[in-house]
Amino acid sequence: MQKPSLPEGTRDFGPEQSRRRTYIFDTIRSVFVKFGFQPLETPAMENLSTLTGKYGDEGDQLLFKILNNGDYLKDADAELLADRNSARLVPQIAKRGLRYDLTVPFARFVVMNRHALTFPFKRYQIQPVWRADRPQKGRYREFYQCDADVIGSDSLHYEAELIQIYDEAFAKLGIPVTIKINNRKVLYGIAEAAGVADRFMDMTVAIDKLDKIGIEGVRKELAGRGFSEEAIATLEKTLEAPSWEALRPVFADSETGRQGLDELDRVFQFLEKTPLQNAVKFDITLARGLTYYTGCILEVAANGVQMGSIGGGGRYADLTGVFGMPGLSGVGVSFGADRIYDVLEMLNGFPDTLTETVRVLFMAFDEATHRYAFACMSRLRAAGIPAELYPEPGKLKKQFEYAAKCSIPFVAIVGETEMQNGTLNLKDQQTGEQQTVTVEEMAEMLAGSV
RNA sequence: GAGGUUGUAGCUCAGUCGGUUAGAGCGUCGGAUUGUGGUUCCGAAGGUCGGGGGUUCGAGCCCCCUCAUCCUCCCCA
Repeated sequence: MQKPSLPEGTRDFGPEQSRRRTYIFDTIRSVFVKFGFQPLETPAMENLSTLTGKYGDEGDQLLFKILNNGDYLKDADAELLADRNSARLVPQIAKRGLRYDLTVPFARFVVMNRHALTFPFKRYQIQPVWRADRPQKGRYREFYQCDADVIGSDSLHYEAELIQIYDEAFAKLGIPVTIKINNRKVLYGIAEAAGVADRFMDMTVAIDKLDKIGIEGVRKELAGRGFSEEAIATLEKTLEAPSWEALRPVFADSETGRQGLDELDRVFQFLEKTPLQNAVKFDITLARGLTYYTGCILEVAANGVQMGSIGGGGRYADLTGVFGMPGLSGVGVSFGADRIYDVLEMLNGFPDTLTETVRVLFMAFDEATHRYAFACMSRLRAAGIPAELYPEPGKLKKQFEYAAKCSIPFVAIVGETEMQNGTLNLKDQQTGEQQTVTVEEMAEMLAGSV
C-alpha cells in the first residue's frame, strides 16, 4: 500500500471550497457576459512551439513540458544526450506543454480561426493554467485565470471598459481594490529621457520594485546593472513626478513617451462620467513582466491585504504577429481566481448562503417505509427540491446525526402510520417544530422556505 | 535556480537531559437509547515517529543523506 499525495503546488477542492470557487467564477463570468464577451475554451496542452519564446527566458523555464509518448529517446540527438544538454534536448523529447496563460492560446486560436471571427472579437476564458514555479503563499503550480480580451481594435475605450470590468467584478465580490494603471510607452519615454532606451527591460524590472525595496534599493539595483550615475539621477527625478501630466516636459524629445501620456488621457476621459466604486491610480512603477505588452498596463491590488496582485492585464499591439497574422491589436485583463479566493477567505467575504444543498432528508424504519420514502423523495425531487433518503432504514439517531452533519435543514420521517395515511412527519431542524403533511404540501412549503 | 521551516494516530499537535510498553484533543466506530439530532457519559479501533544510513548498551530526540511540505528571494495571478 502506498500513501497517496498530490504533486507540489496542486490542491484538491472539497465541496465547500468548490462551491466558493464556483461563486467566484460565476460572479466574474456574469460581468464578462454583460460586457459582451463570448466564451472560449482551449486545450490544457499546446504544442510547445506555440508556448516557447512568448514569456521571456524566465517564462520558458516555468513551462511544464509533456514527455512524448512511446520511445521518446529514439530520435534524440546522441550528442546532446551524451552531453546531458537538457535545454536543447527538450524540443526533441517533448513536443507539447501545459499552457502557461490564456492569452497566448487565445492568440493562437484567433490566427487559426480568423476566417470565422468578426473583429473586434471579445472573448472570455476561465480555465486553469500551469507554471513550474516554486509554490508559496498565494502561488500555485496549477491555478485558474479568468481572462477577458478584445482583439482587432486599438480603440482606447476598451481599456476603459476593462477597468470597468475590474471595478464591477471586485465590487460584486466585495473586495475593495486599487486598480493601477501605467503605459509601456511612458516607461519607454522615461528610458529615452534618461538615455537608456537600449536598457529598457532592465530599467523597468528595477523600477517595478520601487514600492518593495524603496528608492535606495532601486538605485543599488540600477547601479548593479551598470547604469551610469547621471542616468540613475534622471530616472530618480522622473519617478518623483506627482502625476503623469508632470511628465510632459520630460518627454520633449520622446515621441513615444508623449503618446503614452495621450493614451492615459484618453482612457481617463472615457471614465470621467462613469462613476467607479474603486480607485484607479496611475502608478509609474507599474511595469509588468510579460514581454508582449506595448501600451496601457493594468494591475489590481486588494486593499489592506497582504497578497500579490489579484489581476493584471494590458495592451499588446501585435500578439498574433508571431503566428503569422500581424497588425492585430489586442487588450485584455486577467483575474487570479485562486488569489481572489485567498483574499475572500482573509476578509471573511464569502456569502454564507453557499453552504446549503440538500433541503430535506428522508428517514425510514424498515424495508416497507424505506420504499415508500423513496417514492416520496422522488416526487419531491420532481418538484425541483433537492432531497436525500438515508440508505439504511432503522435507528433514527444515526439518521439525525447524518442530517445534522450535512446541515440539512429539514427531515421527513416516515413510519407505519405515515405510510398508511399517505403523509410524512416533517421536522424543521432549526426550530424543532414537527408537523404531519402530504408530499404536495411539503413541496410547497420547502419551495417557499429558501 | 538560492536560502530557510516543518515532518509523531484520519486531522491539529504534545513528547523533558538520549532511558522501560510513544500521549492528548478532535474525528471514526460501538454502547447507554428498537420513533427524534447537534449535549453528556462509557468503551474500542487506530503508529514502519516521512524514508534510508550512522553514533550509542539504548534514538521520536544526536549526526549524514534523501523525500515531502510550507515560507522567503527571483518572477508572477
